[in-house]
Amino acid sequence: MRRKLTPRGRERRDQLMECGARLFAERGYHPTSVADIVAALGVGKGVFYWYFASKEELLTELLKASNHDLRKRQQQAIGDEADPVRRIELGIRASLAWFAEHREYFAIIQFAATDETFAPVLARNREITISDTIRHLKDGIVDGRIVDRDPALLAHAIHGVVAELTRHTLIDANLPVDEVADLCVSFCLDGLCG
Amino acid sequence: MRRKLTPRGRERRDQLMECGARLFAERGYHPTSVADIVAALGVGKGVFYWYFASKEELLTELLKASNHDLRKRQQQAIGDEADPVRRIELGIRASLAWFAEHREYFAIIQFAATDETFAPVLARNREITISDTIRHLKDGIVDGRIVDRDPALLAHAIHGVVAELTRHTLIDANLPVDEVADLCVSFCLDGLCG
DNA sequence: GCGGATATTGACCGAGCGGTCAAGGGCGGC
DNA sequence: GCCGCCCTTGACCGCTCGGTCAATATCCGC
Repeated sequence: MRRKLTPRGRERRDQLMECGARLFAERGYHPTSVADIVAALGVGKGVFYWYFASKEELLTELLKASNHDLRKRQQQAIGDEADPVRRIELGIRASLAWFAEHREYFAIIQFAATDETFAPVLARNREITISDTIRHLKDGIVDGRIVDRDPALLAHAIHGVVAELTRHTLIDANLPVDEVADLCVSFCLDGLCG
Repeated sequence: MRRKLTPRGRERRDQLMECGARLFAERGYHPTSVADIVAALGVGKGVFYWYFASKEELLTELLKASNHDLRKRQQQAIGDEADPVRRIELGIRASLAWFAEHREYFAIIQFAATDETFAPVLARNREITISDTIRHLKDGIVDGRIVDRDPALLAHAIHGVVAELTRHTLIDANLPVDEVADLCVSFCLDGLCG
């Protein structure tokens, strides 16, 4: 495993992460071997273990990096918007847009959630995202704009809609992201009968 | 692999499926070896391959059986209810109740969705469930009781809420299923602002 | 152009995997 | 009692995997 990183080294590391993400998404984590990853890059096996202590560490790093990036995107989208309902809407749209641009991460995250080795990292990521949403929900409940129900459950409900519609647009790839986002927002705000 | 099945054989097969389901749910599919499964039952390895052609077949059978059971539960719950909105509600409640009783299957299904070998089976199962929901939604749209939007997307949105709230109640196990179901239904019908 | 840190190679290793199979037990019918 | 089928055993096989390492290349400050 590496100690310091020169620019050249940083680039290699990024290549490995990108390549690993692609293969994990396509074939799954376990069926993808370290040999597959280095072969796809056309380098020796030692390169991998110069930058990562283990295959496990690569996935963990991918999960951390992707969550960091998604969260940054959400925060940028929300900015200093004051209306809590609108903050939720902007967060939803940012999430859908991010996944549309980083399709490979959906499968990776979904797998990680099912493996006891990575579930803790995933659970922590999710906790952070959910607690963001909960804050907005509570503001909305105080304002009387949002129905007075357990904010944690509501946050999970929203998260579920976003996740499933993301998954669906990944498969039915021709769906325009904006339209899906519109429906997602209106479903969460007004429900089926609104 | 077996040819015919005596009562004794059927019992063994059920034991293997139950045991496999438990271990796949706890540790994941790939990390669970066939040796683990037969060891947990205290039998020789050959027993497994007498009843299943491969480890893969066991998981496929688990997915088929669980989906069949869940669907039966939904249909029983809905019965001959005429109101489409109420049919959707009954379906949601049946799903949450079924998963509460078969917690081990959630992780298995979620994993299977990420593995290219099993995704087809999963996709087919999901398609069936979604098309059921779509039928109810269309009825509701014609009646003017449900907002006139793409029924397929709406069905996926509902499915997402159910899935995520299921996942959450599995982790936070003390949540009363009925209350979660109440929130799930009211969220889907009325949204956040209803 | 030398010295040391960074980066790369690929043969090699032990472990564990999914899957096979020759052999034998148990049990029902006759 | 004995035949024949259902069921079980567990040693064994070929293979792939994650991971190691001594040797070597590349690069940069001096």
